[in-house]
Amino acid sequence: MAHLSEQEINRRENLQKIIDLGINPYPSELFPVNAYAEEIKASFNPDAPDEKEVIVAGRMMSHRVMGKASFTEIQDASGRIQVYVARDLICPGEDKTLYNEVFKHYLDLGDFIGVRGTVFVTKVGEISIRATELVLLSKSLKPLPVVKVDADGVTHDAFTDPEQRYRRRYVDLVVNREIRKTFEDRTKMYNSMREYLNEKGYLEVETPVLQPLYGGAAARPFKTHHNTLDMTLYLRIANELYLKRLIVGGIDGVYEFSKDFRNEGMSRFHNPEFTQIELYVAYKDYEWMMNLVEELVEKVAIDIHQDTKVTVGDHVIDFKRPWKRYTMFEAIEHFTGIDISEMDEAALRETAKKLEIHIDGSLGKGKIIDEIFGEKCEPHLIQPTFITDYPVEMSPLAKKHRSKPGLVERFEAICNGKEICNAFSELNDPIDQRQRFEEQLELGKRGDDEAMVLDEDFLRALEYGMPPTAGLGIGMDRLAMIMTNSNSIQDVIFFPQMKPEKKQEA
RNA sequence: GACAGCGUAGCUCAGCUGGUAGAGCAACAGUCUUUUAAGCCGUGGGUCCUGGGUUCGAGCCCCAGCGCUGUCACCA
Repeated sequence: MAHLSEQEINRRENLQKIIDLGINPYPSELFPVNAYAEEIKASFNPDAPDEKEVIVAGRMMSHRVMGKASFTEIQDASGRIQVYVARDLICPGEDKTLYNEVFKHYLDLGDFIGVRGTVFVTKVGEISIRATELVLLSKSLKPLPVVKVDADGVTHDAFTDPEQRYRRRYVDLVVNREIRKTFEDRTKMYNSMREYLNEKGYLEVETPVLQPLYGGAAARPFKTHHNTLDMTLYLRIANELYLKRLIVGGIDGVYEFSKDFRNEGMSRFHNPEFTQIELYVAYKDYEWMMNLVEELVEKVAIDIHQDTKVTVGDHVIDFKRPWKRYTMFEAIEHFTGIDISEMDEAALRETAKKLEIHIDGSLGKGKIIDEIFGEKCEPHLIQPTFITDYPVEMSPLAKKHRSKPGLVERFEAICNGKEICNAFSELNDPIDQRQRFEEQLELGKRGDDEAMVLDEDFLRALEYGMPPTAGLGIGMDRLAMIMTNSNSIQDVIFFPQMKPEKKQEA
């Protein structure tokens, strides 16, 4: 039996008293809600008060008793509205128990109540409901954090402990109402993208989360075991290789919002499970895909903010097309003054050293270039910028560049110092693809534990033939952070991964 | 993983050079039929993160641990 606080004991006693009065604290039947707080306030005309009858329901969030009359505030999905509860209105007969005992003493903040009443304005000018009927819909046994906002709009006693807010998101949502907007905007982002992609006729699909081989990205996987088949399965780190199989199958435009899982460090930019959208379109190339990304992300910004400009931290980011475009070598030269385009691995290692960038011995040429870029360029790219033409070594699934040897047709969009998408002209030459996988195996042997594994079935699919295809991945959490001005990935995920809660004393 | 900071009532926090805890809100009792951080009056509520140590005495000092936060590292 968990230790109960004084207030929890109190609430349980109140619950018993309610039951003793013959009132069901958790009634089954529906409550015929027909109005919401914000809508009532918005539609009220102070010049022609019509005393309209409404039925509302929600949590009781404040309780001001003044003898035979009281004010209480109900919080519903839309917001809050004040309710005027006068004893003789909710207890028209001789029996005043409902007001004197139940309402005044046995109801607690956080209880769900239902109210029928008429809309009016108080002396002080607050649009309120004059209750004629009040019922308990669900009793709350744990006290919510009490947050109050005074007349000057100053918040008192905010519920601020980040740990508690993430662990008890349900409480956070009740008490810190403004976070709801972040999650609504996140959903708007998904809807906006779906609308755009569906309108183009692309098919939203689902592919396996449990995979016998993990592929499509460079990352360490989560490993699990299937009992009946007695085999190791991995949680997907990307869905690229499956979506390409669908392109092989003749579905010319496919996309999937996928939860991916990477068994790596956690930070304000990394959650072990996160969401990407991946999109593949046949007969297109990466140039075409850049235009799509600009159009898509600009639309998302407009759908959420009614503007291409979005405030993020200290910056105003403008997603208006067209975005700046640099090749990776141009970007490195721009920010360091060094032209690395002709360098071999040894020279690159030397350059990294000169730039004071730590390079692990196991890293190949591509990873070294990526390190230099990540260190010296990426953080400075605030406005949305395309970086194109990556070294072939770091892009084993991308097609070799049509005119620049050693490079692939790949781009990333960088925004607010972070990558928000990654795309290429997809490699569809099965012989080249096999070689690239074999190079990855070599990197793996050198100690790169994120090197890709070889997927024979995927190669078999390519051997049947895949049309030229452009592919794209967008990190939905990262984009959501930007679109909602959130500083941490935990703020755009309802239930971010946490260490297990310390077991409470039984 | 490294470094720094934090952990005191349901919530937000105070607590001096060590003398076994305080405030506001919340709760409880009373009062009040238009209040809004309602008011007035009174009351209760704490394993001061955990475990050791120093000391006559530890919320405070020391050691270890746990948890969280931040920065860095890791991380397409």
